[in-house]
Order: sequence, then C-alpha cells, then structure tokens
Amino acid sequence: MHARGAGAGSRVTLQTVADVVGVSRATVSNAYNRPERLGAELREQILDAARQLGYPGPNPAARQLRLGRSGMVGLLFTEPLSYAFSDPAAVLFLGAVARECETANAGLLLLPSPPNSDMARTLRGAVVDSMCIYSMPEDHEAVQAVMERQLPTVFVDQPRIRGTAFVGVDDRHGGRLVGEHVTALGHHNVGILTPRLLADDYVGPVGDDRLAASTFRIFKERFSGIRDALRHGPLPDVRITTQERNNTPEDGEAGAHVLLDSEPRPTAILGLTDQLALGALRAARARGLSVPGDLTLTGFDDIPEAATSDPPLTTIQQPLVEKGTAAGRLLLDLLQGGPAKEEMLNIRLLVRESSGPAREG
Amino acid sequence: MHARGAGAGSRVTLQTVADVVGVSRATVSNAYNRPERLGAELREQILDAARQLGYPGPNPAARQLRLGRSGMVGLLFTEPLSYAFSDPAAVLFLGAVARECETANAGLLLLPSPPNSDMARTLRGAVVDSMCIYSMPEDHEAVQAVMERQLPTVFVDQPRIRGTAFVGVDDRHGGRLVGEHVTALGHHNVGILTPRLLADDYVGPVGDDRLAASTFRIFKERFSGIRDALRHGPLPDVRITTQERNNTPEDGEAGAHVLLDSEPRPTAILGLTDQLALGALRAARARGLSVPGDLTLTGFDDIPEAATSDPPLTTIQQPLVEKGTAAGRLLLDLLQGGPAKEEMLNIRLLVRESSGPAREG
DNA sequence: TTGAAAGCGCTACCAG
DNA sequence: CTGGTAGCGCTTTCAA
Repeated sequence: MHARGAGAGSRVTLQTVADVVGVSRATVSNAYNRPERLGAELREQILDAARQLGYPGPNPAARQLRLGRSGMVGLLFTEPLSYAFSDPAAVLFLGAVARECETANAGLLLLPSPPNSDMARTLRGAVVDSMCIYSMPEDHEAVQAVMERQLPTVFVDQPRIRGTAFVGVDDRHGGRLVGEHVTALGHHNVGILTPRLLADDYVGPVGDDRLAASTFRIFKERFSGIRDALRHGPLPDVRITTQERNNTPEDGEAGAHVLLDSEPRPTAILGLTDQLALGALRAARARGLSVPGDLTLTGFDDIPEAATSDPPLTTIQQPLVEKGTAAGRLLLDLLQGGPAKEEMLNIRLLVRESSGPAREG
Repeated sequence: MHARGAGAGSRVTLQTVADVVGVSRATVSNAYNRPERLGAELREQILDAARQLGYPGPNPAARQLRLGRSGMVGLLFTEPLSYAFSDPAAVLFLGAVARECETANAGLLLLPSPPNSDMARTLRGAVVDSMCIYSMPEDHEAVQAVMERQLPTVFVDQPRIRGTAFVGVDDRHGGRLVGEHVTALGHHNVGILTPRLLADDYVGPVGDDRLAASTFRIFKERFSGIRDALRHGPLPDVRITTQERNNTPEDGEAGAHVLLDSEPRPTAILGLTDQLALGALRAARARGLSVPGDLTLTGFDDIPEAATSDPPLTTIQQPLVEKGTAAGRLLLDLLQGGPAKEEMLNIRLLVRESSGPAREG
C-alpha cells in the first residue's frame, strides 16, 4: 500500500527498459555508465524509454553490491549531531572535510551517535567506503562499532589509536603555552574552564581522579599542560580552581560566575575552548570586570569569534580548516590504498588583548 | 592487490561465519538483526566467531538491496557544499535537519553539487530513502537528476514545484516589509545589495531583464517585494541603485562601496541577506559613515550575527531553525508514506538600531 | 528455533 | 559495439 512510483504496477528495472527497447540489460547499463561504448543514437533511445517508463536509474544499492564501493565517506561526531553545527570549530572542520569530499565527488554521510538504542545498527548499515571519527571519547561504543567494520578510518583529535590514520595537534603543548603565558604575567590565582572530561552529566570542579579517568584525550591534555606549566613555573603556590561544563558559551558563562565567586577571586580564567572563554567574557562583562584589567581571559582553538570579540581573545591557534582538509585528504587517500599516516598540525599562542599582567593584590 | 581485510585470503561473509559455527546463514543473520529469535548462548557464540574471523558485519549494500531502504536522508545544497558551512543561515538550517534525522536514527548524506562533470552520476548513486533540496536554482541540472530518481523529496526555499513537499517563507512579503519600512523613514534614495540572481559570474547592477530571468526564486521575490514597496509607497520618485554579488560579507562590503560611490549617495542600503548587510556595515564603518545617522542598513534572515552587530541590524526574521526542523520532519514523514505538504513559515520585520529616518537633504 | 531456497537489481567478463 | 551469464551478500518466506 505504500506510495510507490507513479503508475504502471510492478517495479521498473534495467530489465524492463531493456525489454522495451529490445536490447539487453548490459546495454542499458552501459547507456548510463559507459556512454562511450554505445551509439549516441541508441543511447538517446534508451534514455528516452527510461524516462517514459519512469525508470529511476540504476538502483544504487544493487550497483554498490556489485561494485563493492559507494563513493561516500562517513563522519561520526561527538554526541548530538546537531551540536556539530553549533560549534564554530566543528563547523569550520566540517566545511573543510566537505570541500575535500566535493573535489572527489564523494558524498559526506553525517552519522548520528546518540547514546541511545541502536546506533550500532545504524553504523553497521551505513554505506560508506571510509570513515572519519571526529573527536569522540575513547570508550564510546560507536567507535567500537566502526572499528568492527574494518573500514579505512581516520581519527581526528580523539581517540588516538596506534596504527590508525590520525589528524590532530599537540594539545598538551598548547596547554603548556597558555600556562606559561599567564604565569609570566604574574597570575597566581587562576580558574580553568573545561568541557566534559567524561561522558556523564557532571558539573563542577575537577578532581584528580576525574582528570585521570578522562576519556576526552584532548581536554585532558590541555588541562594537564596548563596545570604542569602553572605548577612548575616561576611562581610558587599557584592556586587553581576549576569548573567542568558543556562546551557552550552559556555554560562557560555560568562556570565563570562560579569561578569568580570563589575567594580569593581568580585574576585569570583559562578556557579550554574559545567557546568557554567567550562565555567567561560575558560573565566578566555582567559583573563589570574589565578584561584584561581586572581579569585575564584565554581560550583555545582560535575560532573566528575569538578575533572579533571585545577584547579579542588571547588563545591557542590551531588550524581548524587545515585539520578538516588533512582529514578529508587522508580519507580519500585511504580509499586509494594509501598508508595510515599520522598528521600532527602546528599550533601557536596568539596573544591578543584579553590577557594582561596580574593586578597587584 | 588492494589492501583488503586483514588476513585469511578470501572475503568473509555471513556464510563463512555460518560455516564455522555450523549453522545456516539465516541464523547468523538473525543473530545480528533479530536477537530475540535466538538462544542467547548461540547468539554469543556466533558473534564471537564473527569477531574472530574479522567479519565486518552484514554488508550494508547487500542488506539494502534486499531490504529496499537505507535509513539515510540525502541533502543537496547550492553550488559548493563547503559554502554551506560558511553561511550562518545554512548552518542553522542544517543543524536543525540533522537534529531531526538524529531522532529517527537516520544518517544525513550531504551531496556535492559542483557544476562540473558527473554530479548526476553521484546523485544517481546516492543510497538514500529521501532527499532534501535546499535552496537550489530552478534550472540546476542536479534538481533534474534528483527528480528522476523519484524519491520522496522536500524542497526548501527553491525551487518550488507544484505537488512536491515544500518549506519556505513568503519572501516577497518580506521584501515588501523592508521596502515599506524604509520609505516610511523617508528614504528616497536607496541601494539594494542582492546575491546571485542567475547562475553565472555576473557582478554589477541588476537590470530588469536579469531580474525577470532570475532562477533564484527567493532573491527575485525579495527584490521584487522591495521594489514594489518603494515604487508604490508614499514617496514619489524613489531612486534605486543595485549591486549583485556573491552572498558573503566580503562581497557585501565591496558592493556597498560601489553603491556608496554613486551620486547622489544612497541614504539606505538594503541587503537581501544579512551576510550582505553585515558587509555593508563594514563598508560604512570604513568610510566613517554613522549607522543609522548617515546610512540606514537592513538585512534579511536574522542570522545570529544580526543581533550582535554594532549597531544591531534591522532585518526580516525568518525561522531558520524551524525551517530545518520542518524540512527534517517532512522528510521523515514522506518516508512513512505521508503526504507532500507545503509549509509556509512566518516572517516578520525586526526593527533594530541600524535603520533610522533619512537625513534631510 | 532452525535451515533451504529464492531472489533483490546490477555490472564485469568474455564471446560474438 | 553488443549480449549472455554469473554472481555480489543478504533477508525472508516457508517448511521442518
């Protein structure tokens, strides 16, 4: 009873068209896929007949079964797929991957990874030639499910699995750069704003155990890098307060308020992402705190907004677009049987106006 | 010679696993797809064997050929796919579609539509159950190619084809609202900044013929709406100058400069998108023109940046997210055999600070 | 609860 | 340049 094609009753296939025109299936197939192997005239005749019969063209599933490839690349992204579109860093990355796919005429299949039910089933059913896993926690069952499919896979940011293609940056180094920057400015009372470190709903300060158990490698590293720099820097007794939240400006704002309520009030707040730092900026403004006069703020990622905020954000610049391009290219390379390379991209500290010397206190 | 699965030589299929365990293919299939039809013990045994053999799970293409559906939704977007990720309106839309797909556990396949070569082929090969066409020019060959596949399809913004599912807004009405707003403010010398009206590389003023020939319905309507309001408003002899460009802030800026160079200088510039208007804002700033003191600026879409710009932009608010949600839902509905509805969403004029009375001159 | 058989629609091969 | 043939790997009856 389903609404099927237009009219005539049974399904129309390559065979139907072949019968009508009076040629064989193979010839009709060629008309679509190998135009040069055919008289232009015959080809037109076949295509016309197909049009008239309402033939939707060679069935993609059948074609793939036969061919063994699909021309599609899959992409798996942290938790809610829709979130990918609200995170500027992710958008930049996705755009670059998309551009690469486009040049190869490959489709990009965005896969959902809700913690829920049968995501494993969806993943198993995805018709793709290769996969990109973008910033997933190591222990996510989707990662497992994808690995089992034994597709050429490139991991971006996390997890990082030996022997698999990987694109990322040295996040710990980035953390260290930030830490050194703020200690050099004389801050010995700093707050850290971090996104989720584990796949749960915890909100609050980060204990050592939690950090150690973190399955979000990149944030764990950024965090550790900062902490190392603070602890082993020139300043004795740096006081560190922390808040863990979702990676949104809203959560950054809320977390910053908590941090700013603690006594003594931090003179610097380091966001592990720009999103978080931008939220902290709003919190500072809401309290009438001048940045960097009363409060130093730093981010991580260098999303476009970091440059246009007021004041512009001191941050770690990582090549978001390049990351996507590298991932896309690796994806395409793997399809050609290329090797599983690891690409570590460069980062650097970008000192803008949101950080300054600690006010004497 | 291709790098295939790990080791043993020939490919491992359902049959291989069945043979090893000593059951039939059907049973192994059930182990994956109908766990309840199986002893838990046997099931484990099968899954273990599969793991050991390196069986990647039921081949998706084969499964789809058999099943006749894929659980994937396709999305086709104007020209370069990568552009989709740089246009805030598109990102918002995509995010919402993605969210809907996610709830249904459907994958979202982003299809490239480069004007180039064999896009038609890619389109024919895309394994999807339904398609969303987002803001494509009417005459794009991809639209044709998709139609031929006879998939349940929903069109968003354009083209609008009778009898097909559609989501959009009354763009002409929006244009009219903008036009009325500026004439009410006493502007009789206005510039219009429009995105591409035809799929070519033209840059410059828009002639009547070009407008008439436009295949980008929404911009044509916005433009016409504005023009009608200006011509038939309370002010006699409104002077209109126009510039057509790509839909980016950079192009908006360049276009605005051209407009501002004309004599007499327009007292209002109306962007057919916020992107363009935001670019015009930069141009105004570069020239030391105060907005809205020296120049009134309006946009269209109400992307997030429109609210945070300085000054905030007077614009037509259209429900970008809702649009995506509606499209996503329609897509999913069509899959269930639902009817091809048309959804017209509401828009309204949002008067913010970028528009003001025309300075006497 | 399990197994045997029947295709799903297509394209590559190879012979004409 | 064209056509016949042989599966690609799976799921689903139906019968045991």
